[in-house]
This record gives sequence, C-alpha cells and structure tokens, in this order.
Amino acid sequence: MKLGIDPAAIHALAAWFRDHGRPYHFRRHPTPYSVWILEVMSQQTQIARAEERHRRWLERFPDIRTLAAAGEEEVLREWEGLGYYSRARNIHRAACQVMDAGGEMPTTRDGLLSLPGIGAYTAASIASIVHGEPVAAVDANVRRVLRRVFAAPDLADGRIETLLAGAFEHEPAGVINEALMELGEQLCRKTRPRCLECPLAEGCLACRSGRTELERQKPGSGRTRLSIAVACLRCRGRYLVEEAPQGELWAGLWRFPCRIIGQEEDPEAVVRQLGAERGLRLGSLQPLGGKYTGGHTRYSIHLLPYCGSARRALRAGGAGDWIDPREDGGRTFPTLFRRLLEALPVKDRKD
DNA sequence: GAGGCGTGGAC
DNA sequence: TGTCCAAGCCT
Repeated sequence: MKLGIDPAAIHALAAWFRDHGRPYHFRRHPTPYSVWILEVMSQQTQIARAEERHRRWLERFPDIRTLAAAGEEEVLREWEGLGYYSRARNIHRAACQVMDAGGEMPTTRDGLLSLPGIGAYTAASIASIVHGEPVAAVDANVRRVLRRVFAAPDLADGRIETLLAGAFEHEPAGVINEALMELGEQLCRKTRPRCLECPLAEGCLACRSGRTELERQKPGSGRTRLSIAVACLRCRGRYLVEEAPQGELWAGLWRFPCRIIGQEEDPEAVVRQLGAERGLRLGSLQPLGGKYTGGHTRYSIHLLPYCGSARRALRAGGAGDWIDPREDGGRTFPTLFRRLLEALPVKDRKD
C-alpha cells in the first residue's frame, strides 16, 4: 500500500522508465497539439500503430489552424484505417472550436475536458505531459498495474487518482503517467507479467502473493458472424458507391451497395436485388476472387462481393456516386471495402 | 451504465 | 482462420 506514498517506489518507477521507455518519436517534441492527436489516436489502439500514423498526420495537418481549415472529409480520409471514426470527427470539431475561441488549446485538464473526444484519460494525459499538471491519466494499463499492486481487482478510477496524487509530489505527473502505461505494456501485461524485472515488485501485493491474474473477463463478448453480399457494379469503367446511412455499419463512410444476408440466402441473388432496387439492369455477375474477412466492433464479417456491369434502366435516383476505382475523390472507405476497391478490375472494357 | 464504435496484433 | 483486446469516449 505504499505506492501512493513510498517515494522510493516512485523513483524506481521513474528510473525504470528513463532506462526502458521506448524512444517513440512523439516524445521528442511534445506540443499540446501533437500530444492531443497522439492521445486520441492511441485510444483503443496499440501505441506502435498510433505512432506511425501520428507522424503522417503531422505532415498533413501540422497545426490546429490547418486542421480546422480542412474539411471533415479530408480529416476522415487521413484517419482511414484507424477505426473508431468518431475520433476523427471529434478532433476536427475540437479544432474548429479552438480556432473559434482564439486558437489556443485549453491548458488545464478541466479546460481540455470541454473539447469533444477528450475524456478523463486524454485530458489528464495532455495536461500532465505538456503542462505538468499533477493529475493521473488512468487508462487500462494504469488500472491493471494499480489493481495488482494493491491486490484490489475492483479499485475504482477515483481511488487510483487519489493514490497517484501522492506520487506526483516526488516525480512529475507526466513521467509517472507514461511510466505506468509503459510498465503495463512491457512488464505488467495481462498474461504472464514479468515481475522479475518490475521496479514495483517489492511492494506489489499481487506479485508477493503470486496472484497476478486479477482480471475478470466479461462474458458474452464474442463476435457475431455476419455475411454481407456486396454489389460491385460497373458502368463505363465506374463503380457505384454509397454513403452508409446512420444506424448501419460504418455509418458515414463510403461503401458499395451491400446487405447482410442469412445463411441460406444466395448472395448473387441479393446482389441482383440490390441492383434492381437502384433501377439498374445487370449483366452477368462474377464473384470477386479473394477473401474479404475482418472484424468490426462486435461482428466478424465476411464480404461476398459480386462484380458485374450495370445499365441504368430508369433515371438515376440513388444517393450514390459512380467513381473510378483509381480516383475515389477523397472518400473514406472502411478497410474491408478499401481492399475490395483495390482488387476491382480497372480495365476499360465495353462497360 | 451498458452498449456501440474499427482495426490489426498477439497467442 | 479463432479469441481477446489495445494509451477510451459518447449517449
């Protein structure tokens, strides 16, 4: 029970972080803007992946002004592949909000909390790392580490914040916050923690009792299997794409006409139906080669794409656009559909 | 407060 | 060719 109080453990943690912290490029020149983007990118996303994209993002949108001046479409497109797209929409909204308020980001945790997409963790992280505010950034790593140290599987975030407040008198909050996160990633992992190398092992109740498996997993977190028939319909070398409506998977992103189908349904027939509903006459359809499977938040998805030529039998009334697969017009596609788009035949044949 | 939101890495 | 889950947030 000394972590929040024992200065020696705090110093050991900080020392471990100085020696073993990874040399991520984002740690080189932390600015309010770059830390903000990094923290949002890393929400529910492994840090190594966020780091790659963070670099690219800063080249595209080097500051808040540039970001706010861009359209949401551009911002979403830069985010493509990272998932949880509301994060990108919120980043853009927040940038506009900051510019409207004079162009300076809030510097305190409470101020940061007023921005969309910035919650308890992200606000504390930015405030502590950039501005030295002594507040705890409690993420899944910090939670796991502290719960183990105190052998308290139900230790609440509020309690964790209080415990860490004591630590911030001995080492900077930004250092402790990052150190705990990295400790959780490198040593205090969910399975097979490496206690022998851990700077907190001496005072860790879980380690001392040999009971490190404190995690309780939620039941019923399995994914539902979903098969989706996809219509890749070509007309004069262009393919029909549509924006997914609210309430459907990938809402607000672009995709081919598609429909979730049951086990016994014939995907080809569904594709014909999709075409007919849009006033299209279809030629022969061919299944597109390759496997298009992937995950969604709560689904395991299998795309069944059919490719074919189409003619507009009626006047086009659909909400979709016909696009050249090589020029998507800056539209954002879910990863699975992006892969489809890239696999499409581009040759300009009769249709 | 539970459920929804994407994707790829680690076993 | 499966399961679990990341530097969470919003409604």
